Amino acid sequence: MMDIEMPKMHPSQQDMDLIDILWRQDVDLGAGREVFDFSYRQKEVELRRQREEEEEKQKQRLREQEKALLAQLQLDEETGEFVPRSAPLTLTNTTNAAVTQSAPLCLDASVPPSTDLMMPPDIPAFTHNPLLPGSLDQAWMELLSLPELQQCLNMQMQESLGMDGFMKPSTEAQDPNYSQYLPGMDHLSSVQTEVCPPEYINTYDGSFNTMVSPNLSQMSLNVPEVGAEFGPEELNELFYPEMEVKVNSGPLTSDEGSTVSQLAEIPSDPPVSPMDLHSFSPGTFSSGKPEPMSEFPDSDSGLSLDSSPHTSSPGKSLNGDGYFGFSDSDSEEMDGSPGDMESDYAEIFPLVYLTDGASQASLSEKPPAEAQQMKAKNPKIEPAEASGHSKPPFTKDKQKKRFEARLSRDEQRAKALQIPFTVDKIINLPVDDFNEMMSKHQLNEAQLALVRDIRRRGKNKVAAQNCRKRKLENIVGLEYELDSLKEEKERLMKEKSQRSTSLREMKQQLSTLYHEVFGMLRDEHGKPFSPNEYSLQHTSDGTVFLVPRLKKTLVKNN
DNA sequence: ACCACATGTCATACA
DNA sequence: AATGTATGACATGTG
Repeated sequence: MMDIEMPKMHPSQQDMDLIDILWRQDVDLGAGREVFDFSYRQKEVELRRQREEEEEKQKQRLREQEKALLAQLQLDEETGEFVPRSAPLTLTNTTNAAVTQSAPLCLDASVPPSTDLMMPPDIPAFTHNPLLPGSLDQAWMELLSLPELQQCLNMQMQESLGMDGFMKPSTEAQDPNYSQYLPGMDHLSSVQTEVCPPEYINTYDGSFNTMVSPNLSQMSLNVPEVGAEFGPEELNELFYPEMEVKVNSGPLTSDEGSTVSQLAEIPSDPPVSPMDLHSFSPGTFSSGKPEPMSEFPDSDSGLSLDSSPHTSSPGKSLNGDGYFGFSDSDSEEMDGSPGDMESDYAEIFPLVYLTDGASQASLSEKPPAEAQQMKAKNPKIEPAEASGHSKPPFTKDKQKKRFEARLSRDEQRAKALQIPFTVDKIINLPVDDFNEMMSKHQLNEAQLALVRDIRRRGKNKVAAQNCRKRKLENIVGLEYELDSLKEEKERLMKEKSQRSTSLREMKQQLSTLYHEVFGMLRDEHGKPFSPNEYSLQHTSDGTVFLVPRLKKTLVKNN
């Protein structure tokens, strides 16, 4: 990969590196760039707003005190020199005005209205990186707000997309960068993808001078000051670190050497062959130095590897010396042919995975199991990690270890015992196909036992996952049922209360009616009946009788 | 260091 | 009997 010389080490460089590290960690953890950009952008915008507000106030103060200097600087701007604005003092009156106008817009849409075509909403994180010097950022905003520059950059981008032959020679060196940017726009709208990000980001590119200077000279602007603040590599890795894999942008005449060239030749399907991955992984497999793998899982019943899991015979070793150590039952299995395993490992696995459609030529040059796993398990993530652009040495080991950790124990065991099948096939093939596959290879006892164990464990693993899934679903269902029952109980309690109230009211009405009726009754002498001696009784057919209480008891007794 | 959680694995019962 | 599935229990890795 071409070393891009950074014109000067700006104080923000460390911050940029830190951002890069953090971003990579997120990517390792599976976080998408969109997620990262979004959350990070939120903070950036806020910080940016505060920074610009403070800076604006400071400029207002200093402008009064430094008129002479401001006038001088204004002259500089008129001569076409874009003075590095390391301090707000360097801003001219017109610049201040421009900043004053553009700042609120930038906080929101990130660009002045005239730059809408260039800067999608997704990009402001870059523009308003709080870690960048505020004055520099403002200068950048001013540049972008110039229609001439926008036009220039648009033409540049169009040319890079093959829509225009203009400026063809000067952009050839730029194409590799485009090839990194464009595929990463998958998450953006097509319009954004076509129009916005490439030129926007490439404005920072170190080769910006070469490309844009002719047009910039017409504008009397000295852009390199801006581009110098951002190394293209940092920008690439910060915002589009994984797009090399997705690129298939045609022939590239890159100055960055074989890495980019190989990338350009990667067929779109499959996106990355094992060989490509191998080639693009900086020092991943062919470093020739021992690769301690302390985190290698030491299964209770499986094998435990020593510090060199990626081993073959010493003569063919891809990772130096080392061998597979085994514990428990697998150690016995390995006793059968440890030497063979090491000596034949590099030869067998290409053959092994050739049966799965992998390229013999590709696989013959690298640990095919890893390549197979990369293709099978992480078709999207791994290529990015294997990219030649994922350069920072401090992240290499971590990425490598994480990648290695992605090989399951059984996959590593299968690799160790040179099982000529993929773990996926061992586990998922139907019994008949599985037996047929097994019959086509002569496996020793250890290999047969391992294959059986892999199949058993693999199926049980799926069963366990399903079991847990069902368990969770049951829990959710029970919780739902519990809520439903609570609601039902609540409803019934309300209904009970209502009926109780209704019953009480009916009893009250009945009592009133009883006394009313009883009070209207008179005996043959016209006297009312005593409630103590008589009571009203009614039958089921609605007939009402006046019953003497004594007589009633007698009737009851009868 | 401790904890909670997720996941892999084993043992066992059962289909 | 062989194979697959379900599940409790345990181990391990990770945040």
